[in-house]
Amino acid sequence: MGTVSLIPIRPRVEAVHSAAARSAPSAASARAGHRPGGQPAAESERRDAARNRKLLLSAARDLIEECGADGLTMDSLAARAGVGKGTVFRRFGSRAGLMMSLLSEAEAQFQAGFMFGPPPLGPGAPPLERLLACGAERIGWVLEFGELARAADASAYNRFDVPAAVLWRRHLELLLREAGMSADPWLMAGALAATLEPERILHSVRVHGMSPGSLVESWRELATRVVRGT
Amino acid sequence: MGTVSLIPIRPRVEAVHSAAARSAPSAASARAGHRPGGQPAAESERRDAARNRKLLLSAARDLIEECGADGLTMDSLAARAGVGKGTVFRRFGSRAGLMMSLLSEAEAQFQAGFMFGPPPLGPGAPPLERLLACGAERIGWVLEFGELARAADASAYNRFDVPAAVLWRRHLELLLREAGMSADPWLMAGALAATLEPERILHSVRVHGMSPGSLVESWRELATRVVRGT
DNA sequence: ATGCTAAACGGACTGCGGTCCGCTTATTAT
DNA sequence: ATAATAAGCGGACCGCAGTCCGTTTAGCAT
Repeated sequence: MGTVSLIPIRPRVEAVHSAAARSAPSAASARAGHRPGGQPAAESERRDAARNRKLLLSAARDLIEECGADGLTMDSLAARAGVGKGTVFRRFGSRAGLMMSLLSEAEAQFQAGFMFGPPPLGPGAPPLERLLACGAERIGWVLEFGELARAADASAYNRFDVPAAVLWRRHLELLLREAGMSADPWLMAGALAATLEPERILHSVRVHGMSPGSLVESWRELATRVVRGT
Repeated sequence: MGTVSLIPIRPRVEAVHSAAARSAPSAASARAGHRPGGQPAAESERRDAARNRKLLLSAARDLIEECGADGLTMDSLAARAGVGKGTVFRRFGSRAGLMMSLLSEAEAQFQAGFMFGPPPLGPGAPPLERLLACGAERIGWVLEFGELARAADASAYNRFDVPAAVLWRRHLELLLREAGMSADPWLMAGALAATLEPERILHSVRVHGMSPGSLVESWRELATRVVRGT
C-alpha cells in the first residue's frame, strides 16, 4: 500500500478541492493536466463531458437566478440540465466546487485587477495605496458576487487553502512586506483577509444595514493603521 | 396575523437560536422565562425534561470524547442517551444549539474573565492592555475549546448574532471606544473579532503549524497598531 | 468498419440534519 | 382520587449532499 495504484479512476474535477492522494503528490500530479486556474481543462476532455459541463453551468445560472444560490440543489440542477446526479459530482466534485466554477470568471477578473491592472490597484502605486484600493475593490466584489462566494466557502473544510484564497492572502502579504511590515506578514495578511470575508461583509450590509461606503472607510482606517505601525 | 397567537407550542430550547417571532418581541419575551445566560431554564422545567437534558449533555460529552465533535451525529446521540431523536431537537433546537450548550460553561467563564476578572483582563487596566490581554485569553480559549466552537458556529446562518458573539464584539468595541478610537468602533471591533475566529485560528495552528505564541504576538501587533492610530 | 478501453454516465443508495404529528406523562386544579 | 391540559416524547419521514457501481459511449488503433 501507499503507492499510487490506489487511485483507480480519478474523476476529472475542475480544481483541486480536497487534499486527496495525500502521499506521492509528485507522481499524482504528474499524470493528466489539472489546469490550475481555469476550468476548461483544455487538454483532452471528451465531447460529451464538455457539453455537459456547459449545460450544467448554464442550468446552474438559471436556477440561481430563479431560486438564489442557497435554493439551488444538486438534484434540481441535475434534473434541469437533463443529466444524472453522478455527472454533476463528477464534473464539480461538490457543491462548493460548482459554486467556485461559477465564480471563476469573476474571480479571475478580480485577480487580474490587482496583479496586472493599472495603479493604484495594480503595480506601480505605493503599497499602502494599493492596499486601500484592493480592499475597496474586494468589498465591491463581495457585494456583487458575495452570495455565490459564501456558497462556495460554506462547509468547505479547507476554504483557506483553495487557490483563490491563497493567492489573495499572498497578495496582501506581499503588499505588507513592501510596506515594510515588521510583524509576521503572513499572519497579518490573514487578519486583514478575515476582515473582508464575504460572510462578514454581507452580514454587516444585509443585517445591520451598513453602507458600502462605511465599510470602505473602515478598511481604510484599518489598513492605514496596520501599515503605519511599521 | 402578526399577533402572538401564532406561537402555539413553543418548544423549550435553551437559547435564542433563530430570530423567530420577528414581531412583537416584547409580548413574546414577556411570557415564560428564557434564562438568557445559562441553560437550566430554572423556572418550570418538567422533571423528565431536566433528566433527559442531563442525560443528553453527558452522552454528548462521551461521544465527543470518543469520536470528536465532528463525529457526533444527532442520531447517535439520541441512541446513546436512550431517548428519541425528537427529544434531542426539542432540547437544543439544532446541532449548533447543542454545541453551544456544551460550551456554555466555558463561554461563561471566559466572559466573566474579561468583564469582572482582575486586571489586566478585567476592568482597571488601560484599554490597550485589556485588549492585548483579552486577545491572548481568547486565543488560548480557542485552542482549548475551538473544535466545539467551530461546530457551534458551523452552518449557523446567524452566528454573528448569537448572544455570546454579540457580547464579545461589544466588549472589543467598548475597549476601542475607551482607547479613543476615532473610526467606527463597531466595525473595527468586527475586524478584530474576525481575526480571532476559531476556524481561522485552528487553521493556522493545525494546518500551518503556527505556534500559539506567534498568534498572540501577531494579535499584539495588530491591536497595538489599531489603537495607536488614534 | 470493427473492436478495445478508459472516460463518462445515471440513478439507486447512504448518512445526516431537521420536521411532524400522534401518543404519553408530569403537573396542577378541583 | 380524578380529570384536564400543556409539556414532553419518539420515531417515521423529508430533503439534501455525496458515494457506488453497473452500463454506455467517445475516441483511437487497427
